Amino acid sequence: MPTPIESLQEAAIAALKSQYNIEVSPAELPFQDTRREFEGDFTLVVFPLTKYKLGSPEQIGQKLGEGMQIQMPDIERFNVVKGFLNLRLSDAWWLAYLGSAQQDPTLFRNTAGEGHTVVVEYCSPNTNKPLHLGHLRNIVLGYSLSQILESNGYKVIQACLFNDRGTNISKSMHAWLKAGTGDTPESTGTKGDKLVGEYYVRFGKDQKQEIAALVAEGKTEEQAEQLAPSSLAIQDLTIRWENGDADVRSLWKTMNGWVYAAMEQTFRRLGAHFDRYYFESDIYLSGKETVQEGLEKGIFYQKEDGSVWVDLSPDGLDHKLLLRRDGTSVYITQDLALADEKYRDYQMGRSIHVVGNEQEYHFKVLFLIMQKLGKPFASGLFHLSYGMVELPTGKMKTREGTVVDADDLMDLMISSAREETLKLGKTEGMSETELEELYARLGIGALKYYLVKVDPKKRILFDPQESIDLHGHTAPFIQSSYTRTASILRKAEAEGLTPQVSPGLKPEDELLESERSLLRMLMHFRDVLADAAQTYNPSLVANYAYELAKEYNRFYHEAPVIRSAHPATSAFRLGLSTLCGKALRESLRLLGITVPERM
RNA sequence: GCCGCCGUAGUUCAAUGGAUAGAAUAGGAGUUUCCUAAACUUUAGAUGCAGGUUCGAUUCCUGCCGGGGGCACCA
Repeated sequence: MPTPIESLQEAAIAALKSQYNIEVSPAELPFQDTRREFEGDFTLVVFPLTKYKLGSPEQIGQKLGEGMQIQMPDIERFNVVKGFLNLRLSDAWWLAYLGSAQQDPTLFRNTAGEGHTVVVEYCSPNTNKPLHLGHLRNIVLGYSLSQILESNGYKVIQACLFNDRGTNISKSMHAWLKAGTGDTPESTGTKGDKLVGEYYVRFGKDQKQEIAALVAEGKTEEQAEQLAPSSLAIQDLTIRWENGDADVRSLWKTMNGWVYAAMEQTFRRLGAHFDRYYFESDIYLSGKETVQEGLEKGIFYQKEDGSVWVDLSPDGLDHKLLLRRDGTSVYITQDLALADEKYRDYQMGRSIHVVGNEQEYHFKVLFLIMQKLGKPFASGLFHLSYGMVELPTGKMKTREGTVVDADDLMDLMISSAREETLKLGKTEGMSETELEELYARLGIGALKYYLVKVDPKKRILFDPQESIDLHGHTAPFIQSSYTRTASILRKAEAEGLTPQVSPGLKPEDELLESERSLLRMLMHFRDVLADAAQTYNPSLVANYAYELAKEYNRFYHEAPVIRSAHPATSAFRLGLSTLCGKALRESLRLLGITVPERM
């Protein structure tokens, strides 16, 4: 079935053929929505057609409009303003559209991705400290993108890589051993990731003191850093870990276990879930095999000291180290292996890494190397690079204690939702469990929306004051718009009204502008969905949901649904409300946000 | 130094090269015997600077100014 835009383009092509005898492609006929201040539903910008020397834009618009009306009688009337041809479709056409949309099981789905597999890797935390605000943005983006791809027909694997080894985790282990208290999450009543994080911070403080003392003795900053007892201790721990020292491995397993359990809790609260976990400790060694492969293919080269490099200067980049002279791997080495691993597991056509923009260079290098190695998946690699989350006071820094903790922030948002809900007092009759669920929906929803409504490429300035606001451009605004549709449907059902609109049923009144506008927006759902997938941009869905909610509220205030004078109008508005509700719920679902039926 | 990113109302965000640059928030004025006022209506307020391409530039190109980021045998 052709989309309305396609029908219009077809009509325009036929009209141009018969009026001017010229052949144009649909691409030359960019229809867009008519702006509110003009009359019409769809607008064609005529200017590009002036290249055919057919006359002034106004003349072309006029003649084209006339020709299109002949081709498509549903064009009720049209007007030409400067070079813009505004077309208005008949009420009957829009009613028929609503009728068909109600029957359409794929109203909110696309099929472009069918038969293709995509791996989306996101979150990917270190196991030495808890999740923070930056991770939240990452998770919301990754989760949402996964849903969006799935709704476009792709088979999606959500993956999370735990950076679970190396100097960072050694730091926490060392501080824990040094404290000698044998603290556990159970003994201290502290969430596992928080406990490990505390030791990580403690390590930093101790090391800093040691360095200061050494500097006071006359050492340089650099020497002091190397000579500090803490520094030596973590080197030792890391080496013992790599050699499989039973004690170190056992402690490592225990502490990481605390962290996994704790993060799982946080994921659950966020509604995030992964199909597959990867662990750096499992794969870091096999990166060396890929390095070997590159050497054999002559793509990498080895220096006299034994270190391995790749020369990317022909591609405008630098020489990049892949293996240290002592044969140990660097950061990028494990990623070489992980890419192969994912392909072995899923044979994906596309592999997306949701990682902050500070690592753009890293991924540029990684993808280029994959290309040079001739990996079958190389062309499908993509770095979804997003901007950092900053505080009004600047960047978040663990060492300076300015990090906004993920769990704390969720708690704050939920209590803010509770406060606001109680203030409004509209939840009479809800059980304690239902209320808690509602507060979580609203609070977590507001948080997620705050993070996903901004274009991923842009940095986010996190203002705590603004973020807990539940009015305006927020999830609760959209959620409350949904509850309006739900409330109307409940009442309608109680009164025996049905939202089913038979296409032939014509309301007595003319369609309102807000009704046309809503129908047009429903029609665009799939366009937005496709666009969001193609550009890896969930914020498009977020903004769509907001615009739709706003338009629905406008309609709600000016048009009575149940109390409408005419039954036919009531039925139509009920059908429209039902679909708007579904569209709101579905677009929020794509963002990882759920809706309540009452609030 | 080199490489990339970003500069839009007081503030936070929008705008496939298209009409008079949209919202939210903060400020001014209103709306509730009416399906949930977390709402609606209304008012005021912005494209860093200078050029260029174009019928048309917030968008593309060049230079300048301003702000992050990256360029480790760190991860």
